[in-house]
Amino acid sequence: MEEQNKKILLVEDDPNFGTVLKDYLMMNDYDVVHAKNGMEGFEKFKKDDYDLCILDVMMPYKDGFTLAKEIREKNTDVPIVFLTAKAMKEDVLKGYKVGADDYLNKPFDSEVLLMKIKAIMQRKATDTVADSKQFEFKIGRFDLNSKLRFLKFDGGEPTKLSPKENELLRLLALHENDLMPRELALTKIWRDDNYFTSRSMDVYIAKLRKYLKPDPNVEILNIHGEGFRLVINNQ
Amino acid sequence: MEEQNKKILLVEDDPNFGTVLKDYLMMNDYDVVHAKNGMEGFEKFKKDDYDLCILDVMMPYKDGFTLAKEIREKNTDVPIVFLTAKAMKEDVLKGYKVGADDYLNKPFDSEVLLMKIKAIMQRKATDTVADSKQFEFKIGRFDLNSKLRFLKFDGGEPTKLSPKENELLRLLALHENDLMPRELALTKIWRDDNYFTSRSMDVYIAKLRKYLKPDPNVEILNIHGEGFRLVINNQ
DNA sequence: TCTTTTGTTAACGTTAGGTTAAACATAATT
DNA sequence: AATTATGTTTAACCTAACGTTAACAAAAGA
Repeated sequence: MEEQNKKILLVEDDPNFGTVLKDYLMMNDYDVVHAKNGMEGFEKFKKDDYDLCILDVMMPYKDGFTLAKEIREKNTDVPIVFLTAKAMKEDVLKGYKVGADDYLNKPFDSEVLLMKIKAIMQRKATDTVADSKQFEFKIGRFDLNSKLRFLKFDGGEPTKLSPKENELLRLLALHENDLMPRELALTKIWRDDNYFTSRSMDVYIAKLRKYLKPDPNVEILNIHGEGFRLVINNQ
Repeated sequence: MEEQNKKILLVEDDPNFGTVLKDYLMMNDYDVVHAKNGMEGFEKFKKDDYDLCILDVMMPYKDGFTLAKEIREKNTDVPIVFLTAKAMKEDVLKGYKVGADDYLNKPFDSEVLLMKIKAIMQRKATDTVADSKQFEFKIGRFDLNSKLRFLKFDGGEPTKLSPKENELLRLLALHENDLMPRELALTKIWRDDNYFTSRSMDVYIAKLRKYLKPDPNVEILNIHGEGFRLVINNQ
């Protein structure tokens, strides 16, 4: 069995620092793709699958946060680490809000970075890997392609799904016929669990139910106080 | 609604700092158990299940690393965050080696700590794939699915159960054909044992008897002054 | 008999969820 | 830069679900 190197997307506008960091990571057996700005970073992200993104916060045109948000719309799971100029508390908090896994204050120790990367990769490894790789689902007479964010009925014209619609339906599908806890969706998709995000989720459930109406054998049931259940009656 | 707070084990020998931190976390809806040293920390860890451990590194007798190692031997999954005195690189690296998820340099910003905790909890939010064994019961001609909270008769249409109905029937099923003491249900389900909760429980027993009526071989008997007994006559 | 415990039904108050529409935010287009 | 399209959150209103309590009846034990 051939151990595949982990792939890292590094987005850093400082050419010197970026190159040094890239080389250092490659020396430590990571495959690194280096983008010089936010735009390029997003292009490269769309073209490939990465195990980790390291984003500089301060970049011209498109800063690290904006990029992170775009990345999160495409992929809720990939770990993101920010490089912040100094101990800017605001930046750190903002980073976590857009779904960062960690941050590092520049200048930082390269060994510490390596350890952080290792720790993050390990966490991911213990997470349900099988789940994150699954992007296509058969839901009754529907086909959900979660990567392209569309839903087909009877193989006809696909309906486009918004990022949130897509993620929610995907989570439900992953738990097909079983309980999908409210809390899970809220922490995974909304990254926060409060009254308003909860109501927001209910709104999305309503939207999904509309989409799924054409097939009477598919329904989203509520389990009061617990969550939802995507039931597929196959007859 | 019984949204369970996340439980944190905080091991910190400085009594002032420890108390302040504990209060701050509790203000933010975490259940916190505070241990004053490594030994006590390990004792408390063994006695309960925690969602997160926050360990001070510098402690007399047993330092945070040693404690972390012991914790890891018992549990490979629980997230651990270290509090290090300052940016001691050695400490940070050592921390990651014993399986830390993150670290914080003292003094640290409390909001940043909160965000880190949130981020860590969210990662862990990935499905607690509870074994279905514990949640499925055969009760005469009924099937109880305690996770999805429904009761099926002869494999037909499932009847939805409310949380309390479900818990109560599950407790009875766990004690099948045996005494299920009143007090047990009251403390486990109602978390209080007084006249009113007791009457409330009787109301639920009545509801359950109605649900179970279709199978004459299943009944809930009362043992005066003691509790109830779910009897299943298999002929 | 008389007291305590249990059985049962109905009424009530509270919270969670379903749904729609408006407000707000952001990205895309002109 | 201004406008339009798209996505998301917030607000509002309504219904359903749930749990508690009260009230009265029946049974058990003393």
